[in-house]
Amino acid sequence: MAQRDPKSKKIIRQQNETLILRAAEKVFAEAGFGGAKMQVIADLAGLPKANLHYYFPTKETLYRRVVEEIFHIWLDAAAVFEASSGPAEGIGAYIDAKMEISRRHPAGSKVWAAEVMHGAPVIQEWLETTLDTWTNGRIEVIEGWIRQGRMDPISPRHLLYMIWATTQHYADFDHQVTALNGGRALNDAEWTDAKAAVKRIVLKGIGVSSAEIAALPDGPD
Amino acid sequence: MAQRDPKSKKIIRQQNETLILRAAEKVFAEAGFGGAKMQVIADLAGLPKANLHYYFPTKETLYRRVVEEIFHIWLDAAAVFEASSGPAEGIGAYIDAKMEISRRHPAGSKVWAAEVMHGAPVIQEWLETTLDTWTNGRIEVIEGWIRQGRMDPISPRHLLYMIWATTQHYADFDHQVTALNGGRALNDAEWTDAKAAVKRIVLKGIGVSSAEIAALPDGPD
DNA sequence: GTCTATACACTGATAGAC
DNA sequence: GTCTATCAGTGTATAGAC
Repeated sequence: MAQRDPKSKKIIRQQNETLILRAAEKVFAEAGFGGAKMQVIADLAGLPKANLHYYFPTKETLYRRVVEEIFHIWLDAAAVFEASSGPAEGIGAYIDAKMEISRRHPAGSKVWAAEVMHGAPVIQEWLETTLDTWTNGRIEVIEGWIRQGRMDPISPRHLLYMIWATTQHYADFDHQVTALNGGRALNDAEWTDAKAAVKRIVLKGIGVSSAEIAALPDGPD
Repeated sequence: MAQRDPKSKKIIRQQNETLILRAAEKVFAEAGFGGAKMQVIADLAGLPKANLHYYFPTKETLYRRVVEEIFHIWLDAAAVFEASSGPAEGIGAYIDAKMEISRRHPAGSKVWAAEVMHGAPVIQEWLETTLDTWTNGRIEVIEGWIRQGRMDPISPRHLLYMIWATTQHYADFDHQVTALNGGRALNDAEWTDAKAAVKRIVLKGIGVSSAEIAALPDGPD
């Protein structure tokens, strides 16, 4: 069929790519790269399997695109750290942002985790460049707060690892969290409790005063 | 060949099963269940592929045995919680034990993580029974400490999640930790630093006094 | 741009000699 | 108990009609 609108092909491509990427993210998260089958992704996207190969030449191409998307979501959340005035606000907002990602994009978090666990075949370079640079920058910020006496002299690096690990646990291990919650996924109130508990333990653990912790907003719901 | 020693067959079986299980744990951790190939496990174990099927009928049988072993290691570590006299000692020893598992059995931790991330097809029942019972028991212990005023009234459940997540991060994300450590795996001193940092933040975060934290031993090296 | 039919490679599992 | 050869099933990727 002739296309009257010159943009329609591009629109179709974009829509279908989005459909495929969403389905792929879910299937890669649930089955891993090796366990994921193109047929299952196609079925979930509602497209014939051959169309996947039309938009993404190989399974690996598709996987790389999924991982790239997750990395950008992760970088966006990291931005809240910048605009902060101190440890209570900066680290509190960062924990909120990461918890929110775990809640909204659990599949993406799992794909990232599996990628790292399997030796980071795709993201190795990002780890060594973008993530390393970002981490060292944040370590300097935290060291500044320590020098100013606004928090205890703890290891900024291990603090960051603790925040990453704990916030991502609610996504990567959501099945376990659900099982230990009587088989029900966390509801709104339970998510709020989780965020508050994590923030309280971390902020108090690094020496932020109780008054500053109590003054924090609850974060996005 | 006739066996002079009636036990030799059993010994051979046990030796080969151990060889295969060690190789399988590593390969499952690096590639996931779907990505793991019996041929690769056989090569790593130094045995022909057909022998794997002689000792373990199917790939899934082998996988289940690997997961079972990890679960038992996990349960052993949990025992340190029992013998404790209070939060500083109990939680401190538990963190040390979990960190030590991450250091000694990173592959096992990864297999467990991947299993949970993929919806726990094999361990679903353990999550609902053994782990749920253990968790609720530990929550009661922690609630007792809170009632006695020995720590802050934080959520015991989220505290446990934080400990699990953080300690296992050093195993599951060891590749990322290494990349952010200049490409070198953590050495002895860095592991000691990591343990100390995690214990300090967590124990202070839940309201254990500085004096009690300072009085803790360094844990096993 | 869509979709059916199919080629080609790979892998889990087995048969059967030793 | 060990190992080579092989089968059967599955999965990625492509060819080619529409």
